[in-house]
Amino acid sequence: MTDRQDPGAPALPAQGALDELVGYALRRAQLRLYEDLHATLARWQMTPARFSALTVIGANPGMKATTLADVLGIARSGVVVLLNGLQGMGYVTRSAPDSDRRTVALDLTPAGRAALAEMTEAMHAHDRHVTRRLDPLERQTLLSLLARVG
Amino acid sequence: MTDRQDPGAPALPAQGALDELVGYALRRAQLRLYEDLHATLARWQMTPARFSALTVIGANPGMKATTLADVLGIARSGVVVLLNGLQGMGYVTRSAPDSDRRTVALDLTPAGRAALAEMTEAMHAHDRHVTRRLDPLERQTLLSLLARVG
DNA sequence: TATTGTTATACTCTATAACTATA
DNA sequence: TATAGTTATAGAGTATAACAATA
Repeated sequence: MTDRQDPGAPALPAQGALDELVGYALRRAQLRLYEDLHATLARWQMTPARFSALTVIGANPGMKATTLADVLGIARSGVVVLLNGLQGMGYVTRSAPDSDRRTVALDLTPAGRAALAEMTEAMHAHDRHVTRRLDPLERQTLLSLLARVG
Repeated sequence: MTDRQDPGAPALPAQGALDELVGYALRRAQLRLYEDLHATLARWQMTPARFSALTVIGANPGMKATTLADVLGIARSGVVVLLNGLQGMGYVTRSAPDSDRRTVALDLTPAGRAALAEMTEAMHAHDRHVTRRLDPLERQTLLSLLARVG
């Protein structure tokens, strides 16, 4: 039973088997989040990737750039771009440890720590907003189910 | 309590407040899916976007390109690229309806229908694979929770 | 020799704007 | 005038490969 479009009533077209796929549901949910996510971080001229990098560095003081690349799941060259931005904003420092002068030790500046604290609070508010139609138990269930996907 | 790295045991670094965010859990789950998704569609030289387009056209015979752009959430110029690929593979036809010769009516070829049927089955197998650690009820719960995010 | 960070480069995806043909 | 499809172009994001410094 294939429905033709009704030109008078532009209803949402059928999406076939897509609606049954978890992968598609994930993508659609993420697309719906994105606008609010960007608006939340725009105040600090941050992108999701920059915020993730800043958070991971904050939680792992002195970490290497290569480790950061592994955690974020991106190439080392991509980390350089992120770090250039974060360092340019005065949020991150790179230093060369005596133990291995090939590496850079990454740390937050006081300004970086302060900004991260503000952003984290804003991100939690953002997260509460986009999950406002879920009660606390449902939200927790969603997190634990997502952790078992893949 | 901030943990320093132990060079001997390269444990997964802490990810700070990221783990509590639904948006981050979504992104990580999607990244884990991607490898299997790409491998599944590679057999037909398809990308996720191409598969989505093919599915939507299959469910809405004769639909316009602009409507497809709206459903997929991309620009019209992006649809042209997708359609060029799908038409070049012999899966989709573009025709100019007499009712409005500015538009193109999109339809699947017999080859397109056959390929879509195979791909849809492979995609369902892929979906079952990536959700193999969820029982049927949990999988359904995940879908309905995702639909309420954003 | 191998690894780290870096640079240069290219590729993918997508958006914006201008163009054409129809309405 | 306004709209549909197309084209050209540019931007963001990310990857690969080559390089210098260090191990």
